[in-house]
Amino acid sequence: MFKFLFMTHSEEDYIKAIYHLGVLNNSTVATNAIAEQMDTKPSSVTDMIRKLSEKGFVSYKKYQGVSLTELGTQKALTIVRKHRLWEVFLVDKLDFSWDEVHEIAEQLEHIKSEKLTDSLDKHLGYPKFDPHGDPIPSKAGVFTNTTKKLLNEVAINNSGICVGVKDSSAPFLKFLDKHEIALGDYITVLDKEDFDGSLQIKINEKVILISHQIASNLYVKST
Amino acid sequence: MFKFLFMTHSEEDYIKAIYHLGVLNNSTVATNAIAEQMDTKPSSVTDMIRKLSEKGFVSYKKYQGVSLTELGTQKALTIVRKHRLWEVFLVDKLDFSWDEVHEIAEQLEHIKSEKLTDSLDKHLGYPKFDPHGDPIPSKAGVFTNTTKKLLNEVAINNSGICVGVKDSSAPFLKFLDKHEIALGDYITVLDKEDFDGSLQIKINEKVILISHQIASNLYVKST
DNA sequence: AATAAAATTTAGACAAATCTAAAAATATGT
DNA sequence: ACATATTTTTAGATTTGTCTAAATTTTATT
Repeated sequence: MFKFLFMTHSEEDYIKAIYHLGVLNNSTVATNAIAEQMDTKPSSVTDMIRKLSEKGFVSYKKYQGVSLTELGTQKALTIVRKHRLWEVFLVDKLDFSWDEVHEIAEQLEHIKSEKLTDSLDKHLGYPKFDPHGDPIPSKAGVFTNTTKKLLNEVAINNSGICVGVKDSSAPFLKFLDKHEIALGDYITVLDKEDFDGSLQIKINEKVILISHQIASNLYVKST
Repeated sequence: MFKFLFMTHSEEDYIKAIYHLGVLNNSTVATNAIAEQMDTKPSSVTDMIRKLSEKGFVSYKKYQGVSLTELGTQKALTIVRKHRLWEVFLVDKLDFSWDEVHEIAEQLEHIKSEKLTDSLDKHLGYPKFDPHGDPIPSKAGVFTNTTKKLLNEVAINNSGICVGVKDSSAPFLKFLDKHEIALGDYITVLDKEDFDGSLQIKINEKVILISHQIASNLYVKST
């Protein structure tokens, strides 16, 4: 009843994939969906699902799809937590750009040390969002359930906190830098032009005009 | 000639073990020695050695022991570099104590990203020694060849930089904290007592008396 | 509802990394 | 130097995670 908590690299990858697919559909997850997500074969998925089921991470009935148990969900959240904390570390402390961090975080998320995760969390100032604007689960597995929207979807006179980008290309990130638009900034939409869809926004006590294309690549968290 | 550079977790562990054993003896390394170091069976070692030999990381003749090739040495140095940089990170940035970091660094040393390693190095201020006083190879594989000594072996009127501890128990580390003896401090031995082996030292512009037991657990780098 | 299509599982194989037990080579002691 | 002990390798088995191909179950179509 104890060392069953140990998971291999591969098991963790499956749990994470099932978690992400399950959150989207909010239902049981199909074998083929997992296979596609993980770039592997359905038969391999079946094998692994059986193993995870025996260990109590997923509940599973043949041909009926799979879903995470309480234990599995908890495990998935700690992996997601680690992944996103490492992404913040790479961007905030090591000056990586937002689009370079995913692959490295895929490796770092498997490092096993609760103390390391918690120390990192503290070191980073207990961030609530990763560089892509996705919420970071707390140690207890709780996370802010954002209604993440694109800035162009925000109604006039409404506000949001900048939590991420859709396009993470270098030119776009450079644009944001230049205009001092950063993660965590509080943005209010003041006006929208019918003509070209451009937006007048207030950010950092300044009023600026941004194009529709910019607005449709910036994620904000509704408050 | 290209993707042969990819190494598995396990291959890296073997290369590192062979490196450490080889540096000590400065000769070929015995199969049994590797098995003991890695807590595995000699037959497993033979299997892995053949594989590493085929990939060009070690040179090997049956029954004659093994040694690292140029490529293998280079690979070993990057692993050692990563291990020690992560140890510095854990101690300097995340406030781990010197005795807690090894196990976690064993995991972190396998993270594959040259950019990550180099950014970390920069972030830490290009440290030359890890928290145990062992030298950190540069990106090019060069490292300071210290003549690490215990403080009690330093002659009167000679100096050294504190680079590590032999005993890393909590009480000892606490003692060092309390007396403000830290990594990187410049220490001069002013006098030694014949009677009990205690030392009079100058550290941080202060003169203090420390026991033989303390002095024989502090490593300094001769300059 | 019967049949075709799609999804899923099973059966059997394979590579990686390990083990045990036995065989072969090397080293040691008197 | 010869017998014995030690070290190292080989042979064959095991586990984990994967695959292909075939069989089975579920879903969709007419």
